[in-house]
Amino acid sequence: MRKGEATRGRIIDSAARLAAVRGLTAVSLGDVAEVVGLSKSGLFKHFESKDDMRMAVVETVMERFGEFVWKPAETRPPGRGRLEAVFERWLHWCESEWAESGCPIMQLTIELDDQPGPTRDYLHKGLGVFRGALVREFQALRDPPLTEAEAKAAYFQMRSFILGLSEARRMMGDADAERSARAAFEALLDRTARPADA
Amino acid sequence: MRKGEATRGRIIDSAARLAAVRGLTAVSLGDVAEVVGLSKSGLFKHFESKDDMRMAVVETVMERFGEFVWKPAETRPPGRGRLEAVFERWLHWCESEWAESGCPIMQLTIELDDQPGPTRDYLHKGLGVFRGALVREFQALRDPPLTEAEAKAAYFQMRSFILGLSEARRMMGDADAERSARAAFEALLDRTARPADA
DNA sequence: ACAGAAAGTGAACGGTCGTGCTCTTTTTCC
DNA sequence: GGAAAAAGAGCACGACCGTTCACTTTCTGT
Repeated sequence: MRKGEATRGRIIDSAARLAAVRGLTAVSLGDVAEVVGLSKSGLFKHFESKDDMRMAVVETVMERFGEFVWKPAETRPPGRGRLEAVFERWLHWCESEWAESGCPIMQLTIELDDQPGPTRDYLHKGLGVFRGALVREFQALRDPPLTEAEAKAAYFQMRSFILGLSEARRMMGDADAERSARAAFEALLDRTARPADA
Repeated sequence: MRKGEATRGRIIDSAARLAAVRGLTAVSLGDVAEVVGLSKSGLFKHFESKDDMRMAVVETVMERFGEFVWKPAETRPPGRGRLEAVFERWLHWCESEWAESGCPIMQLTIELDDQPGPTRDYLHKGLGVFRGALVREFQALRDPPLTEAEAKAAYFQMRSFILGLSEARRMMGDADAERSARAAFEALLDRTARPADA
């Protein structure tokens, strides 16, 4: 039962990389089979249907996102340093780990946001947990802690800069985008950590 | 030759709405034909191929974006009021005009950003022109005008907030997102218009 | 080492895809 | 109002889609 798991992993990995480029729906079993070096029918020893495979891709991507972006920052003490670490890893996730295709979560979000179903639900839940954790980090950033609404607004901006970076780099080819994103985030931290004013 | 143009318009419109939901690649000619009330082969009297139709969709969407978002603001005098008008129309474009599907340009951008070809080129060009216009608006916002780099950074944030709003509303179901986006944009204008500090 | 399970193949299925073809209906122009 | 052109219908095609099934090969536990 060992070999199977390894193959299953390779299938998911290939499918995820294809999905990050063309979208999950546009990935055919034939394409995946070819990339991974299997026959189409061989895939069905690892997934009971294409929907099943799609779900596995979404789950795996979300899992890896947590490992890659959140986990390394978790070791740091809460506060500005931890938020900066998350942002830095997040940039790295989008710009290096998925350099050829762009962040698959972004692709999946746009693809699934208006298509109800278990995959959308899973994505929604995962993003919600991540957002919740970051909102708490933002709250703890200031001595009289930020209200939840303030922290949510800060997360909104943080997330926006990541999205903006992807478009600027991938579609517009803007080489300065990473600098812009980093600067915008640092300025956000500055004015969020500052105690009194709006 | 009149009837044909009207039908062509209806085809493009239906195709665009379907594409905003599922993505342009995932729209089949059969689907479009059914929605518009034509036979599949009838479509070929208006487009020489599916690629041709895809291109027409992209062109039309970009054209309408200009009419809807930029044109109403153009009548205003340059300055903060015009930028606010653009932002407001942009929100309206995303949240009302394409309420059921989300902004098609966002969908197209994510779908095409790593798929070279004429459609991507067209999208790239259109977005570039729009960005250029807004960058100039930002430059004129302050009395000693902003450097181009500063203005680009400001546009980067403006665009980011629009992207962030879409994800927050459509995927996360965040009802406060529109308020967050507006507040973030106003704060951006405040600190951009202010003369001296970084 | 050998039995049984797991992993993988190849052919075939019904369905849908984009596209060409011929043919009929409708519109447009003088 | 009638001829030419445009708009559209219907059918058939080859290719590919996801899935099934019977079969062979490879691995794994004892």
